[in-house]
Amino acid sequence: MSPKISAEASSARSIYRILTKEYPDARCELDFNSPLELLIATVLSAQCTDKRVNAVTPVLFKRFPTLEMLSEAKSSEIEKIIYSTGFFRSKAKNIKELANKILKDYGGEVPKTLVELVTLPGVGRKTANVVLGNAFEIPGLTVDTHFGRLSRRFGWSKEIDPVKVENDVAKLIPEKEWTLLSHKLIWHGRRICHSRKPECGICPLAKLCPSAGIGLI
DNA sequence: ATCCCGAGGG
DNA sequence: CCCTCTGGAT
Repeated sequence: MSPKISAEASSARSIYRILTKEYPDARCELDFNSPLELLIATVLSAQCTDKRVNAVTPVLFKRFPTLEMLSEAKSSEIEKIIYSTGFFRSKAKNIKELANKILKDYGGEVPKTLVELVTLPGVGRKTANVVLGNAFEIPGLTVDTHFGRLSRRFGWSKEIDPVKVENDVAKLIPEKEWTLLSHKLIWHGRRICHSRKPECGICPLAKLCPSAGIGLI
């Protein structure tokens, strides 16, 4: 019996190979010096460019260098520092309460499991997987808007629910590639496979992509 | 106008 | 499922 792989898995391997060639440097673009810094940077990155997050995090971490200081900080002071990242009231509240919960419930250490990470305020599954993959080297698929859109365009998933997309893609790509695959999909989504007007004409995946020229999924 | 590597609440 | 939270870049 020769081992057979599905058409989707075969496509996924080919696409991953090309993305690796196109984006050899794809990586997390948030600046951080510890798991806690990455966690907070990722919370701040919602609906905000990484560049802007990187402009405020050094100020935030210099003013509040420890979990204790963050948890006792005045929300208004955090808000002023992170203002330009948007959603500043909820993000400030989340950061303060997240610091408090890590102290109370996790012994002052950022937890290393998805189940624990998502108990923190402001931390959803996507943020948790960013931390696991980039601070702890634990493979995770970070299904954001780009990841979901590209997965559907490639025919890897028909789902909208990010958890279902994650499960579909997990079957197609070896676990050890998950973190890098996430970055490469996101880079490609930002550069070429845009939401509104994907540039299929210059896309190196056009020949493999069932949505090429059709666009708009 | 529309998008930026979302999360939480109803 | 929908809505809301938000400023900045283009």
